[in-house]
Amino acid sequence: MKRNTRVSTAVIRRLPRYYRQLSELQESGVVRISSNALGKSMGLTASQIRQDLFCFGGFGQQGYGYKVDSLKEEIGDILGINQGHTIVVLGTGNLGRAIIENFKFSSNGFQLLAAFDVNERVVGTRIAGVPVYHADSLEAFLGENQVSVGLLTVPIAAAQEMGDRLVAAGVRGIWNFTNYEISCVRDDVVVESVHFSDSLLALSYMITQREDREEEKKGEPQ
Amino acid sequence: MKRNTRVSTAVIRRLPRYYRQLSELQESGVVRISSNALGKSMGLTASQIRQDLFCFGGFGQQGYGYKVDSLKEEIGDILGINQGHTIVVLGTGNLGRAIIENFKFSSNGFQLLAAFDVNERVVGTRIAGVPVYHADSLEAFLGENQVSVGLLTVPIAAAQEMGDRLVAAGVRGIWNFTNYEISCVRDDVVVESVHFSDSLLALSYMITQREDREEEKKGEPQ
DNA sequence: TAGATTGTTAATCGATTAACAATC
DNA sequence: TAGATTGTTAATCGATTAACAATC
Repeated sequence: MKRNTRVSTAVIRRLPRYYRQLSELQESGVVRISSNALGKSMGLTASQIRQDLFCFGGFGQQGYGYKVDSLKEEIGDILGINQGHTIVVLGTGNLGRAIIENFKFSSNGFQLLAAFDVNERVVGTRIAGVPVYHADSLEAFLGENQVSVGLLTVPIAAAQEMGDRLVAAGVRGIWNFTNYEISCVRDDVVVESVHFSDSLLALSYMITQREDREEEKKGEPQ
Repeated sequence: MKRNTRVSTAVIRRLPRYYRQLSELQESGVVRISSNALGKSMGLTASQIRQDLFCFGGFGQQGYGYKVDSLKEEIGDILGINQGHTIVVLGTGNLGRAIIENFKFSSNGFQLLAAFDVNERVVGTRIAGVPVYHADSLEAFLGENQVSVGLLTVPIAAAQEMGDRLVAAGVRGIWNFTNYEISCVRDDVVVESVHFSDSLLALSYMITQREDREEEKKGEPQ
């Protein structure tokens, strides 16, 4: 069954949403769901869901639908949740600290191994149990530990340099929280950015549009 | 010239990136740029850039290209940066605090007015100069102040309820940082979510794929 | 069995790319 | 003027939706 002929980014971006929705359904005790019902709950068409899943093989049962448990597990597998991925955090400022303390790395299949900083006041301490080392020892640490991803929350001025060092030391991916577009020539390394600013500006655009449209409407009658 | 016949989300998502890139170019002292050069620097085609800008009108000059300054300003206007948008933060846990202290709201055209929490230890204090009020006074505050957007960093269990209260009190948008899909029936209110988890899982998928492909390659020769 | 719902192919729609006349 | 580069329309490509036979 397995197809997997170059899955589009659109599909990849929906997979985590499926996973999240299925987790919620599972918690609510739902055992089976049809593509139709799942689509309605997520604002997608049944057709699209079946087409998406078709990229990876047949997980459903004709006349019955999908078993929530097993579909969730299948998608988790596809996402690589059981690959034993590991991660380190670069930068323990406000945001780095917040992520270390709050984000559920393990629910997403990642083990958080360590954090790095240059501030002597935090180096040597632990944040939520995670040891903080000096940035100078990054390469040594990556040499001794298999690390899949480096999370960047360093100041923007240090972003590209730290990204380069991570790549040179062999990580497979960079999770970039700085407002800088990390460039990476190596095509075996993936950069995934979370740009708060882009998100807020898109929201700003959308609310501005709605307001304009309402202004127009107000003007129309009479 | 102005066209603006229903701009696609794909275009909307690229606008902030243009804005960011143009800001960087401006800082580096670049005065003019062609769609070709801009495209190369962003990994887009010249055609796409011209097509995107065509949605809003003609900002360039034939035979010359685009003036970095004025194009940046035009895109800023389109994004609503000069609309005097305002924002409040709900939840001053680690993440809320980190965003209040670090995020440059004003660079994105937003004025951060206040934060809300239920924890008596923070209510009444200020974070980076921003007053923290009790969540009970949310409606009173929104009644007195025109607030465009509510930023949600509350615990997941409180997310939907606080979202509903924001909408009922008249915000135009919700910037959702909880790992919960806020639902909102009102079509004049926009929900924009930043799901860290979705982002990491997409990254997880991509690095897992690359690793698989390399495994295959290793097997091939011989 | 009849009804429901999938897997899968075909049709449609929308977004990206190509092309080129207009013009700075 | 000649060269460059846009604005804009047309062609292509890819993603979504529709359709339906297969089958639980």
